[in-house]
Amino acid sequence: MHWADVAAQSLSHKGDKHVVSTGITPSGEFHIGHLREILTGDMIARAARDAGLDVDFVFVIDSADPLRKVYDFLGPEYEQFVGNQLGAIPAPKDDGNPDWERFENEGWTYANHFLEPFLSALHQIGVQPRLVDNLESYRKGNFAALSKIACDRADDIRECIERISGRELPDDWFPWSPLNSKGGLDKVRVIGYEYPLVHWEDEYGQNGSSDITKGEGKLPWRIDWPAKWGWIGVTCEAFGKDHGAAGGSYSTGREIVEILGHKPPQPLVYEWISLKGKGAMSSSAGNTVGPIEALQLVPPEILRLLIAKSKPNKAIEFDTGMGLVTLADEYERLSARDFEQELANQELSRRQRVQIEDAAGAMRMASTISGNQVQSAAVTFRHLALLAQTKKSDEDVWRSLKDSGAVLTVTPQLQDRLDRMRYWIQSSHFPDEMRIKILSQPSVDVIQHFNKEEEDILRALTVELSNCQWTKKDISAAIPRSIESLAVSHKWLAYKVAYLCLMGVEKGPRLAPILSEMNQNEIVSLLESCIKILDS
RNA sequence: GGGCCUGUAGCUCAGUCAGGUAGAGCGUCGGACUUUUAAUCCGAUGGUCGCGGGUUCGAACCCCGUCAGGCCCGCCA
Repeated sequence: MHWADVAAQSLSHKGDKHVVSTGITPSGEFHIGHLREILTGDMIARAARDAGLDVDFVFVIDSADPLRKVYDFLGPEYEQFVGNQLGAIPAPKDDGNPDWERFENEGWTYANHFLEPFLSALHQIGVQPRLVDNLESYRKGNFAALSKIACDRADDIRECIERISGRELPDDWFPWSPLNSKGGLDKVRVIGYEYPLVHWEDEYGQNGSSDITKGEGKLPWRIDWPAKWGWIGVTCEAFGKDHGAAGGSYSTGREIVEILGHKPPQPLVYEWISLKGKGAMSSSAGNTVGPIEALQLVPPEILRLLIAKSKPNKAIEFDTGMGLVTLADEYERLSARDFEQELANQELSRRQRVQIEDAAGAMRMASTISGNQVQSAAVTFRHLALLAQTKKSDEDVWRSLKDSGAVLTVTPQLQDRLDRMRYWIQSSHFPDEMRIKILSQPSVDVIQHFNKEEEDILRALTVELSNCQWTKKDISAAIPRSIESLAVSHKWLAYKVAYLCLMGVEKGPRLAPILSEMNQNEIVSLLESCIKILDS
């Protein structure tokens, strides 16, 4: 059974109505690591709906969290906002400085700025969560009742956090962080509490009172999270392994939520995604691939498959090079299979059955539209990469595919895939080994090892190519013609010789279309240089 | 110091919760086919399940220990 179905089955034992929640702090550029958070939740929600449960899928935007520091991509003006809430400060412009104009005129915040492109990526990927803005929720009073319990039972919560996390809280710790006189959550100390007011004094010499029912502050993270579970009614949440460790925020949260009078949600801990060869995603280290960029390379179904096929506790290495080819080709293979038919076979061992079920489940989760049969593009990534490199116009690509019978009509999906392929080829992610290159100089090492037979073929080939019309059709006829008058052992040797001389490898893509795009004189003179090497 | 996760074929992993002949895909090798020669099809190859003990008729799976890698116990998906 697919992991999402396992989670759904477990939920079904607990009731028919569920709220599956996810949450991200919009502190900077989103990356595909964040996609795992959302997609893991989305897949559980889909599986639960497929199992007949009533599911509300929620994405909490943690806009009430403070700006922790002036990140590298921010200008020095952001110093004044450190400690202030992300949903209450202006967004950075391209130069890293705050965009006051949009902030004042449209209320365009830091949180909006980073969230918007992510939401558009989610739309493409087929994820449609109900959005909950955390800062707005505080302001509307959604946290009011639970904040009161937390403040009333400050000692119980303190005991819980100290016991489970093993960390000692300062004497003036209080389960409510008030906003100071400059709108920040730091540099402030709680000096008293009388519901609904938390009294404070800050390092600027000011003091005041924060109304916990009006969002004039927030609950500290370890209480904020369980309070969200409480008022939203979360019954299931997937979260990163950082929260999942013993002593981490889930282990304190599950007890704190009971103090607040609610049940903890069913957890699912997932591993992180790293960029192949570059370690964990980190915005500050600059080694990120954003969801938008990832979508320029791969179609959304394939991105979904990446998450769906790996069990959550497996770390994923996102490889934008050859790994992408393998992944995409795997998708094509899977989409061509008939899982129902395979499962009808009674002879299957338990192990084989599990494997087929998991593959079927992964494909069910990969579709951007729940319940839709995933569609095969009928063309592998490899083949398309080849065509996209050798054909200048899209029309030529389609003609080739139609001629070969691989494709009957050009669907929007195919066009879409070709567009992404062309983008990928131009990007730095495109792997060298996929790149078609005609040598500029002959590969001396290779040519020197030619035997007599290969040498003869080379001479004949050179003559044929220099005499033929420089069109695809004539070139493709010319290559096999070069061996006609020779008693060669294998007819494919003509191609082997051509590949070795022109590309330095034994096998390659169809030569004629590539050569026809090149200059005849250059190709012929390359072959002549090869002959010179043999003559010398 | 305390804790979590991972370790199975060259690679990516399933199988561990419910112990019962060691599994897939990719790769590799071989063959077929071909003016679709990075394609396609067929076949083969491949593992002391990290290591050591224990429980059991029987252990990749349960228990104890151990090694290695990653992570958490301020913040982070």
